[in-house]
Amino acid sequence: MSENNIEANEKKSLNFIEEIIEQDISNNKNSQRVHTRFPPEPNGYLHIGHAKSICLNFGLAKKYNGKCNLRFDDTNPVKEDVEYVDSIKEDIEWLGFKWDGEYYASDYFDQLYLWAVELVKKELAYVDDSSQEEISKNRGVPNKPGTESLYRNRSVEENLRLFKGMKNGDFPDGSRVLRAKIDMASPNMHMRDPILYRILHSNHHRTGNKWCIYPMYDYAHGQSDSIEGITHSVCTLEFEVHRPLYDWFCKTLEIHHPQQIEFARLNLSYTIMSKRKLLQLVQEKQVMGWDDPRMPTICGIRRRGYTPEAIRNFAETIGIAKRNNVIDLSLMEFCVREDLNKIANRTMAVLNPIKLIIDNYPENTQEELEAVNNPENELAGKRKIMFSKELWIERDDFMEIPSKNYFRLYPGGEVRLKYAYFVKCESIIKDNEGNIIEIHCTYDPETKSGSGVIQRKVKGTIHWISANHCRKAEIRLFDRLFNVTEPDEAEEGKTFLDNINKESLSVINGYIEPTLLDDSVLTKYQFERLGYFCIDKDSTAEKLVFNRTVTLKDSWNKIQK
RNA sequence: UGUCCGAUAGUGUAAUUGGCAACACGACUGUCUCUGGAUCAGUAAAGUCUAGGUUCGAGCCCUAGUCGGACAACCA
Repeated sequence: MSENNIEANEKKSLNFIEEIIEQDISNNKNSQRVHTRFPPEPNGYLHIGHAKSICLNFGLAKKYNGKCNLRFDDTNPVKEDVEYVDSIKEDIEWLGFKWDGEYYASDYFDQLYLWAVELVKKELAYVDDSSQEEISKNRGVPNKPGTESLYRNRSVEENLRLFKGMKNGDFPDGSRVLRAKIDMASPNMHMRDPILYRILHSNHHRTGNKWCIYPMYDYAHGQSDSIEGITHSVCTLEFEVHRPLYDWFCKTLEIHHPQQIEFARLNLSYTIMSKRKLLQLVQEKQVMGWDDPRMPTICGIRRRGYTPEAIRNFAETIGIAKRNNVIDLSLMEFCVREDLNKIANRTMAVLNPIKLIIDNYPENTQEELEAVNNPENELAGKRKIMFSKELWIERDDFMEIPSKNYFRLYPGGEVRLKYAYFVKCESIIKDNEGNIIEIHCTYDPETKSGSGVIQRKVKGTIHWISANHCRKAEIRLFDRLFNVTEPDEAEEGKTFLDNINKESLSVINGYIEPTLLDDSVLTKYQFERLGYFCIDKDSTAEKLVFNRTVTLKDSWNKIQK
């Protein structure tokens, strides 16, 4: 490939934000510096949607040899907590990113206050005594101008005195606000004298009781970016309408002016992504916690067995654009499968057992067979598994009356037992109610795995567990991330809780290879044909608990039946 | 009857900035004497929301529509 082609290919993969950045670099803007930031509010745990933003912001910094800050947007103390700060840091690190500076919007409260005083002095801000209802009403509607507040033209001196009073705690919550004086007739609602400060007598998780007035997002965000020398302030599409205000503050205060760039947030099919709703699930104990494997939180997905690598690949795959979209969950599952295929050891397990007896296999005999741990990685080595007369197989792998394209076991049919022999089904035994309780087979000793060429073929291979050499395990099966039929369309009288799939967790008693016991918590396995599992952190030697990490299409439904 | 943003195979993202519409997932077909829900190979599938215009040439530029999203918290 010629150099030109390589160049062309690289250029091809640029997303629109990278294009902006490269243009800025070639124009020598910001002295060719690239500095981004990830600015979560510490009011909940990070979810897969944040992962997209994290990968973007940290990824841009890395790509252009720049920096990326972690800044907590902690301007609303009533919703925030240090618990969230800690979890956010843990999740970002787990995803594999390091921030260059750790900052808090609350670090800038003093500076923000001084700037507010400056705006008052410039007659660009005023204290408004109106009630919340009045302010809201006077703001008007998008296609009609609002009406100006009675307090809009107070003197600078009175404004300074009242704003100082607000800061000193002279007034109760909600009695007054500081507003910017911009344009009550602006077609952009955010420019109709936005609120800068509100009174909140509330303890802040970092500044304690120092402040009783707190800046609003719009007033704090751009200036925080500016203070940190951010060059490209990347955020989601809903902030697009806020950009004129972002620009207004930087321009009016004559400070470093970062460029706000918006992109479409991640929507995943069947997945609840609203922080508010996730919080509700946790508070109402619909889930075991923020890290419940059914949650779309980063820690939940982690516990489900996803790897950071897989999530980063997913973020890369879905791309960055301004168009609203819904990504299919199967794409994310593809990404884990791709990664886990390379690193997860294979093992055998039977979730829904049925007894298989080999009539022509000698009693009281056992045999050691060799199984590969990972066909995609020789270094993973091999393990010994025991074979004997009585086995457990998957109920699903036997059909009394086989359907057309059924290649597994049925009366008179022959399959390979993985790593072992061909077995042919000779008869079945049923209980009084007609349920199959035993499958009787004969095996062909000539067909031992790895023994070489064989005259005849079988179409199916099934997994199995030796009944006398296995361990019973309680297996928790989790369906996909919390399934929602209509993500945001709760019908009248219903909340989203009525629409979530509450059957997505079930406990099954299955059988597993004893080798699993040797491994530590949170090790990942691919169970033959059953998908990927992750030994949960709640496991003990007596009670193994598995989180299913990937549902291979509808295998879940089959197992359930 | 407001402002801003968007529209490209089923889904998502590209298209060297005006030059042969491509990539991934999915679907389908085939391959494989050790999972036939795996792997590997291959195939189909959009002429770019609509109508005009500029141009040798338009997914890209212009005009007017259509559809979709965001915005009226003392949340972020």
